[in-house]
Amino acid sequence: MKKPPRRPMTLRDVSEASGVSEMTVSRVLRNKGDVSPATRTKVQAAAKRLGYVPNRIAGSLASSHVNLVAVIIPSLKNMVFPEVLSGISDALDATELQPVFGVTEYRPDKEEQVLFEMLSWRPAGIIIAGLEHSDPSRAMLAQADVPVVEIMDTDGDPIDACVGISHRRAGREMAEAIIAAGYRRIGFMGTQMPLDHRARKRFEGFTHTLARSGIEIADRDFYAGGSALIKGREMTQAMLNRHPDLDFLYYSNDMIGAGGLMYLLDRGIDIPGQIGLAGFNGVELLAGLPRRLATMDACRFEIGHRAARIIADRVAGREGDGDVVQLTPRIDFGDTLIRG
Amino acid sequence: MKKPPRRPMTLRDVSEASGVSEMTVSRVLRNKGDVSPATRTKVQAAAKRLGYVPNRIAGSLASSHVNLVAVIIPSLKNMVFPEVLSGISDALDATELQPVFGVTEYRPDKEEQVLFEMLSWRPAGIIIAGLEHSDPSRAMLAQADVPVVEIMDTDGDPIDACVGISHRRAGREMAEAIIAAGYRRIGFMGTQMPLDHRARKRFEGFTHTLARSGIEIADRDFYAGGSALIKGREMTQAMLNRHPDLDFLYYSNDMIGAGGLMYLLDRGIDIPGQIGLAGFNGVELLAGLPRRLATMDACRFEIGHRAARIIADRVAGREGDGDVVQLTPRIDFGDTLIRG
DNA sequence: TTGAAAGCGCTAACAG
DNA sequence: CTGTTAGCGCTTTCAA
Repeated sequence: MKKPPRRPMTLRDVSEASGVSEMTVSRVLRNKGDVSPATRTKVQAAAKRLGYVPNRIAGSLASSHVNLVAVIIPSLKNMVFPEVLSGISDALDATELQPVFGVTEYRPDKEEQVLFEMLSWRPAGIIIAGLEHSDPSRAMLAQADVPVVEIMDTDGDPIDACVGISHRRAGREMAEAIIAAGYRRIGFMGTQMPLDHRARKRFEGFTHTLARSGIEIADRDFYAGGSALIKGREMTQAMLNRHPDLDFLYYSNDMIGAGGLMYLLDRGIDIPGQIGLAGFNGVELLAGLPRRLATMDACRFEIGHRAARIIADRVAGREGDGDVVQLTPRIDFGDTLIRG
Repeated sequence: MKKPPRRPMTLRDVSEASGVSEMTVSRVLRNKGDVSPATRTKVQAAAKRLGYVPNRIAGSLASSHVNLVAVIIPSLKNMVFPEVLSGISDALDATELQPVFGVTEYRPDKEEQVLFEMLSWRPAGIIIAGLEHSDPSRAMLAQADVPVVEIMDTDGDPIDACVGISHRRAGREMAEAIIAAGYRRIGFMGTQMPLDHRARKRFEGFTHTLARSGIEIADRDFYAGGSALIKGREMTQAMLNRHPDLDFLYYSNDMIGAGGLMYLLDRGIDIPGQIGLAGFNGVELLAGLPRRLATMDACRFEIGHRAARIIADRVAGREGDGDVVQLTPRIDFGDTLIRG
């Protein structure tokens, strides 16, 4: 079975097969301009019979229009991002646009590299996670001269458009709720990620707000790698060993929160009577645990959806609903935050 | 603040800014051909100063080389696929290649559409989930004349290369393990997805193997939508109401399995004494539950990694390790399958 | 080591 | 409604 080196098919082949000029074939295939039903049918038949697939590289070069939207996210391992991608993919489904994804692993240098790579395809728009970028990255984004939507976070200065939540405020509101519920000796657990600015902002919002009520975090701990559920268990155990008097544990994500929850339930500790708990993200996945962990939805799907819509609107020449969209997540108290 | 409609920058701008011919600028920027250190430096400085980003659309058209790898998967909502993507992304990081993702929602018509769309960018390779495709899709894949790697599943006839596991065998081995452990009255729960061929194959392998031992599934149930953990609880409860005498429950994924596990623990049922349990996928996420659910790893990351490597090898002219890679997952007995 | 010419496959713009 | 003419911005090829 030998592969005869086929010459890739071009418009010209369809043109010859159908006896219609290349230009008209092109019009039929793009549904553009007026073509008589007869020629249209002839061309479509020929294209289908040959299995012709247009070459968008040539098309985009000629028209200087590209239907790609560059999407740059830190990671695929954190469930958060696939959900954002889902929202983007969903919103773009109604358009001609197609998402292209790049992953930075939370590293600014890799972000630059991925961004450069993507810009070289001259995408019609860019969706990028976070507001913190290196100077070269910011320069590239500004130069690109296409819609740029920074997502997830609204605490900072967007280059162009922005869709997200305020993580500082998320931290603040959780702190307020915890104080209001009467807890005072509070521990914090999170991931060890100096470059996760959003987690950092939540933590800052949280501690600042506690401070204003004269409360200081009693203990904190950070982890890296491994199963979050197990880490949640282990860290919770360790922290309670150090500070048996804690009455509240705030986790920077729902998975470690769930681990902590399971540990406390195993130990027969009264939740939320003796110890209250809260996580972050509103991980739908976890509905179904013995207790519903208090949490705050990060609006992942909607963020993706709105961001994609902004791009689509701009590309279509519409002005969209505005350039900075701050979503306001609300606390889901679940069963672990209000004593009662 | 007005945006002066900037003309996009081209090689010519760098050429003029550096006083070097376009051709030589191109050579420097691609590290191709011999260029004197002096000119090289001059050109690089000019490119950097201007913030020049090459236009790969033009480049690819001229060279007919594209560094894109098309990746087509059914969904982003099922954690399985982001993990595969991670593997792909990771393997391609070492190369010039860049993944482009498309999502089919398990719909053959959408698969065709996404495939057509991607092929129109003339990717250097294609990674696509599953071995079942519509005739038009198969035709496009065959015509494309680039490496095609079908992933996840090895039960069928690959068009070209293939990396995955045998889901039929996975079902069979689980059935054998369950029988060997002495269980006899077995219930099955899964997702309602006529188009998820892999789940179907596992189910078939499972039931056929039981049948050979003279055992028939005592009950089965399928769900769609909603939180898997909750569904697992609910379906388990309902099934045990219908058949209180069941001694084993096989779940088509770990999430509903975990829901079932939690339900049984709540009810104080002896696991695996009275009832044994098993899921599928080896979801790392769940390590940390009160019991380790028996499961079977689907090798998601490795599948992505190997598939990407096959493409990379072929693109580089290397022949790679062979064209059909069948990984062999093993049962992880956890705490819920062997009575003891 | 450098440069000039000739396309890559398609579409915008303009004629007919 | 259909066809012709020029490129799009780069790289291949060949000559200097």
